[in-house]
Amino acid sequence: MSDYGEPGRTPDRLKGRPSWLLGRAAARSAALLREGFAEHGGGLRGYHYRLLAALEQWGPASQAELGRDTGIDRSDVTAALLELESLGLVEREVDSANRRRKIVSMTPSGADRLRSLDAVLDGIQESLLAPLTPAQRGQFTAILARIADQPRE
Amino acid sequence: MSDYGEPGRTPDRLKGRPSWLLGRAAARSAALLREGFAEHGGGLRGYHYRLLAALEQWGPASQAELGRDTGIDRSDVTAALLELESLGLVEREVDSANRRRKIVSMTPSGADRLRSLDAVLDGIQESLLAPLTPAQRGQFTAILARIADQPRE
DNA sequence: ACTTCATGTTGGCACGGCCAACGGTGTATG
DNA sequence: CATACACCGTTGGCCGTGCCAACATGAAGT
Repeated sequence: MSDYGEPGRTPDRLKGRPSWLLGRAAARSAALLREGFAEHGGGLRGYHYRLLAALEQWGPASQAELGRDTGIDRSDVTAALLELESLGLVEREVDSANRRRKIVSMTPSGADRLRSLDAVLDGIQESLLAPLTPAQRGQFTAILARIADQPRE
Repeated sequence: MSDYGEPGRTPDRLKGRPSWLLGRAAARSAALLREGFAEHGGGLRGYHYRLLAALEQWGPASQAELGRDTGIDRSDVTAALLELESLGLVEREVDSANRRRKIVSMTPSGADRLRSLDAVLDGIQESLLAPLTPAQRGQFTAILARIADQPRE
């Protein structure tokens, strides 16, 4: 989807299916995040935000812990942390009491950046939920949570 | 997200945000689709289903039309159609009255396949909406539609 | 001691979403 | 008519997210 101008119609087979709508809505959300982070996020991505959020909330943690809390694969955690580290937003040191671990902690500069990303995120929620009444927003979030938290059967 | 066992907790910053929940829910949906299509879909992907759906509904069309109707980029349409063609699910021929176009039509075999993919898709909706009451399903779909159809400001 | 497991890292793949550029073709304008 | 413009299919590339396999290291359990 891009390039050519008008969106065109949508096949009925897709139009009514929740999975299709879900995908489209998520695509919109992802696009907003991409644009927002590109403009006001210093080139960071969703992965970075997730990691900083976990660090802010629970303090220093090992990479494996971070992965579990953010739903990011260990390998991807490594890559994203390297980037955060090179930006001075995060520091890593081997756990002296468990030398296979690396304890990651957020720098003050990282905390600042997190707060500015928060603002971007909040703006995205607004754009996303714009067409909804406050009551609908509540319903929507609640229902979404039930679907998202479903056990992976 | 994989490998390591337990999911772990989720930062509050993410937990409540619609954009986060939307992404997670969509990820679940995508995973179900991937698994379902891998098992009962003959190795086809979402793109293929979208294209077949458009062809079934409106009959033969040019690739650009298909792209507009399915929300797939021209280049990706080309690739997906090549695959569908090599599977005998679709045929292409240059429009004699407009030689820059290629008119794509679905073969009977393609129609059969579409119907079998429909079944997979229906199963996915069920898994996805399982935790919801019928009333909630309606609300959810309606709200989702409003969000998904929002104009790209 | 030996096995088993967790950790971080590397390197790879899939999928959806995009964009740029090109050659070929049609249409509209000068 | 010639020229510019817009469209079409194709190629080739990039990104972000979600995964998986394999490996070396270190720790824990037997």
